[in-house]
Amino acid sequence: MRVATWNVNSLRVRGPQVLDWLAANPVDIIGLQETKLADADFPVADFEAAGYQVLFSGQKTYNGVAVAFRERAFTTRATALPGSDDPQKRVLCVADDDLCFLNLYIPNGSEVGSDKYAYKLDWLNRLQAYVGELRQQYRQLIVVGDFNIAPDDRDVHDPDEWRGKVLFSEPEKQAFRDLTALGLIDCYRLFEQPAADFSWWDYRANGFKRNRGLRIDHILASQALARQCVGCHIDKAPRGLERPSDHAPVVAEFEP
DNA sequence: ATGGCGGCTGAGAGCCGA
Repeated sequence: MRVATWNVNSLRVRGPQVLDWLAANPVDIIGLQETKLADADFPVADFEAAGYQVLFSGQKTYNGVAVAFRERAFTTRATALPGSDDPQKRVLCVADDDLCFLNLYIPNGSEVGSDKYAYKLDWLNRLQAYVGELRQQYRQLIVVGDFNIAPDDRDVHDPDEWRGKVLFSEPEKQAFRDLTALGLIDCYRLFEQPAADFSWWDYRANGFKRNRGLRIDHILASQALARQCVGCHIDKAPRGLERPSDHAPVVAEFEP
């Protein structure tokens, strides 16, 4: 089983790239973020023609998450954190009898100390409780998405430049550690990885060409699944295409 | 140092992202 996560920054713009990528990289499950589409506008037929079923929770203009999958009986279990009436569509939990797949677009936080940063930390706090519940319910749990957190110095092109800033502040990194402390493993770090290997680069100032990036897109797996993980990598190729998303897909492979 | 770019809406310029 191969799974992926990709913040596409508008599925309307990136739809062809996503379908091309899936044709070349036929993963079994992919979580997409920032689709920026109302549900009525989701290109269901395009995914079905490519051999994928799709579940989604979107809104106009902002946010929006989707899960495309093959040969599974996933149904939607949640489109928000429990007890939340948040209009921002950032959560899609799908599951079948064996596996729970939680796709997240965690808030960006804008700037340390801002209202959006407080919203992000509160959101992470509520996520912690929710993932704790899922952990009890599912032996096989995968949590993917745009976390908007670089967990470690290795995940930042210039840690000293970023220290204390949003995406790399201590409370955010602590929230990431708290999630992993629930029994979730960062699949990427199970393996030896290239130095300066990132999943996001700013569009501005030639961020990608200069490799001024961050690793903020993650695939976490419960221990039972992590034991079966045989590889995890970031596919930088789509970031080099014309009109790319600012994020690259991350892929993890599991063997029974 | 501040702004870079790109997508969105709605038909401007401003919001938002990370």
